[in-house]
Amino acid sequence: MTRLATDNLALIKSATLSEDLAQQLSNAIVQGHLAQGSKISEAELAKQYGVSRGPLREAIVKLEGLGLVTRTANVGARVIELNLKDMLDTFTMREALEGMAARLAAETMTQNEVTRLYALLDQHQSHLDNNQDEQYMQQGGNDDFHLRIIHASQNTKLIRLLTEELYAIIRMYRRHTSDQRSDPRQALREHRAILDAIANHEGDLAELLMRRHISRASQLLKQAMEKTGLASH
Amino acid sequence: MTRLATDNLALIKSATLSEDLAQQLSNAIVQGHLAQGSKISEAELAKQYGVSRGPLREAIVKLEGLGLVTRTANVGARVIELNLKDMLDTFTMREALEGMAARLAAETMTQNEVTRLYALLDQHQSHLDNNQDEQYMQQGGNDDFHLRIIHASQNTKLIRLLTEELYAIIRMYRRHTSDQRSDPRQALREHRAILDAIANHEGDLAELLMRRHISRASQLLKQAMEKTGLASH
DNA sequence: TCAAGTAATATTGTCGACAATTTTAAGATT
DNA sequence: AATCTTAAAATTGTCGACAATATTACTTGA
Repeated sequence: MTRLATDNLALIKSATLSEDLAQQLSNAIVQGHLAQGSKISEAELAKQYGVSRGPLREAIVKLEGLGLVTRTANVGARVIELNLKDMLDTFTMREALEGMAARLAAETMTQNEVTRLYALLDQHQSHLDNNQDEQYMQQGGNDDFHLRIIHASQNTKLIRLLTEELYAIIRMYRRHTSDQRSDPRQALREHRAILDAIANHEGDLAELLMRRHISRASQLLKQAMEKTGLASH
Repeated sequence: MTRLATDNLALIKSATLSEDLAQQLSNAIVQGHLAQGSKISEAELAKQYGVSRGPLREAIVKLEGLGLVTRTANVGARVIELNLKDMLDTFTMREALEGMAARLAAETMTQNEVTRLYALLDQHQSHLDNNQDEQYMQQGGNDDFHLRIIHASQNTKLIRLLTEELYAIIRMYRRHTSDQRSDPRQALREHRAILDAIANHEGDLAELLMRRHISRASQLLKQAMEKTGLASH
C-alpha cells in the first residue's frame, strides 16, 4: 500500500479513501482550516491529499448531504456561509429535537445511567470550583452532557441527525463567534434541573427545561454574532 | 406504467447527470420499483440508464445522505429495509419537527394564508362528502395540508429535512403497508383544530395538536405494520 | 457428505484522460 | 474609459480502464 499521501490522511486509515477524505474535510471545515464561504477546488485538494478527483468528489457530495458545503452545477463547492438566520433556524431545530430527546430519556433512562450523569455534573462542578480547565467546561463539557441525553433517547435517527449533522454546524458557529459570554455556572444549574426531571421520569418537564436551556444558548450566540458583525447577512 | 429508463431520463433533463439519476432513483425507491432491501448494482443500473458508473455512484452517495439506501465499503448499496423500530423513530422525529413547525406557523402565518388553508380544508371536506377521489384525500390531500404548515414555518432547514428526507421515507412506509385504516374524516377534524389554533396564534396549542395528530397516524401505521407482518424485524 | 482451502468470477474503489461548461483575459468598438 | 465580443485558460462533469476487495465455484481431504 502506497503511503504517499499527506501525513493527515495516513493517520485515519478507514476502509475507503472517500470516507477518509470526508472525515478530513469535515474536520477541516468545523475547525476552520477551510474558511466559511471559501471555494473547494477539486484539483487543488486532490493534489494536496495525494488522491485522484474521484473519491474527493464523493467526499464533497457527502459533505453536501451533511450541510457543510453547498454545490452548484458546473461551478463547484463552497463551504457554507454562517449567518444569523441559519444559526437561529439550526437552533430551533435543535430545540425541537433535543427537547424530544430529553423527553425520551426521561421515559427510558436507567437508574444506573442517571447516577453516572449526576457524577458527570459533579465533576463539572469541581472543575468550575477549582477554576481549572475552563476551556473544557466551556465546550466539550457542555457537549458531553447533551450527547449523553441524546444517546439515552435510543432513537437512532434522532441521534444521527443531532450528532453527525447539527452539532458540527453548531460548533462552527461557536468557534467563529468565539462565544465567551456564556455563563458556565448557569449552564450547569440548568443541566442539573434537566437531569432532576429525567431522574423523576417527568418527560414533559425535561423537554420544557431542555428547550429553555437551548433557547438561552441560542440567544447568547445571537448577541455574540451581532457584536461580531456576522449578523449582517 | 413503467417506461423505459432512458425515456424517463430524457424527460427530466437537469443540469447534471448525477442529479437526474438521484431524482430517478429516489422516485424508484419511494414508489417501490426498487424493492426495500434490494441490492443496487452499479454496473446493472449504469447500463440500464445508459450512463457510466461515475455519476451513478454520485447519485447513490446522495441517496445515502437522504437515508434511502445504506452502503457498506467494498460491498455496495442496498435500499433501506423497513421495520417497525425505524418507522417509530422516524415518526418521533416528525412529531418533534412538525410540532415545532406548527408552533412557528402560528406565530407568523398571515391572515391571507390562513384563509387559503381554510379553503383547502373545505375542499377536502367536499371531496369526502361527494365520496370522490378518495385516494387523493388519503395521500396527497393529507400531505398538502402538512406541507403548507411546514413551509409556513419559514425555517429553511426544517423545511428541507421534512420535505426532502422524512416525507420520502414516510411515503415508503405508507405505500408498503397499504395503509387503509386511517379515518380521513377524523384526520380532517384534526386538521381543522390545528388550523384554528394557528389562526388564533396559539403556538402552544398548535404544536400540541399537531403532535397528537402525528402520534395517532404513527399508531395506526404501527397497527397496520403488525398485521402486515412487517413488524418482525 | 461435509469442511476448509483455493482458484475463478464478479463487484466495488480508484485513477487518468477527455468533454462540457464556466471563468478569466484580451481585443475591438463606441 | 467603459462595454460588449471573442478567444484562452481553468474547472467541473463524464467516461472507460485498471486495482483492490468480496463473492461464488470448485477442489481436496478427511
